[in-house]
Amino acid sequence: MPELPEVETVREGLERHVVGRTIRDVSVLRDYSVRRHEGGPHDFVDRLRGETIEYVARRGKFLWLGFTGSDEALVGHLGMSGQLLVKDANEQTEPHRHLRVRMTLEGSAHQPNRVFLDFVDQRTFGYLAVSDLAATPDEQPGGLGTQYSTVPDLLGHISRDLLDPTYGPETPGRNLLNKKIRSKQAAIKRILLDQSVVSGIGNIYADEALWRARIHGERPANKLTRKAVDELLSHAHDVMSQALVQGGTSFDALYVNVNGESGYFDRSLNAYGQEGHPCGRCGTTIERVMFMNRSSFFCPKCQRK
DNA sequence: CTTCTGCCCTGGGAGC
DNA sequence: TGCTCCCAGGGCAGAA
Repeated sequence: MPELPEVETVREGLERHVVGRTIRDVSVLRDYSVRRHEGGPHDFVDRLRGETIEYVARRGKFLWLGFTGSDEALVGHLGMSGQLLVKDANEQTEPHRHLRVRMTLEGSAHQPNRVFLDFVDQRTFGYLAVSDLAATPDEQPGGLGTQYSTVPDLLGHISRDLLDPTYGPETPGRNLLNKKIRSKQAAIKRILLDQSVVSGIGNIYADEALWRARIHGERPANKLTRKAVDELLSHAHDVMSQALVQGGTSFDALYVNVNGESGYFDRSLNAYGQEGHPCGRCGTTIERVMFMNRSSFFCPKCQRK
């Protein structure tokens, strides 16, 4: 279950291992894994061949590779089981059972060995696609005005995430985000999960942030105070950056494993998955309820409706 | 416009 | 032992 911290770890790893390399060949082993690519699998391959990777970017849980002298990018979303694995092309190893797309990358001046960049995805919720890069205005109430960001069309509607400096503490962006959240009457957890409001928060981190802020996820967003929302966003930021620190070592040896093995999940979760366990603050038994067709975990004493 | 439901997919685990 | 069913998850289409 790669969430924002795991995706950032993957981004950093890719930055180290694939920037400067040129894509020599691409094979799509399962068409469904490129379903979001408009031109189909064949066009997907054609567009990638010969491109040189210049940078690796991330917004929320989306990754993309930018190419030298190109206005297209390779977008990746890991879904819930996706992995991007870099391995030496000279090593004769059995391809992973759930290999969906394999890219062969030429060596660079700095790293002469040829490598495979493998997209492995058991449950196939993830995908790869080539998408046009475009400058899109930031959508905020009252506008961040002239602020534009260059992102692939495919994620033009996805807002910035809390690790983005634009949403840093006590910035205009953070204030506008706070106001936007409090303008909605939907349940606060639903708003946290809405990627067009703020991206990168999934079910786990939503529950953790709400627990830390002592807010019940079903409270209407417009009933919360500015201070409460501010604290909630700070907690969401903190819980994700702490997970990033703990999970940040998994890209060693040209290998990424993002299958929920950041080490963070076992030790540090206070709410998510803790049904029946005592609340770490007050000892009350953590409860589980279904909300938005998903499990929600919370302390009934600390987090009141 | 906002809000909400159902669906995409696979394999591990529970229950029979 | 083998079968069926449920569950996890993010994001999107389409309906209300």
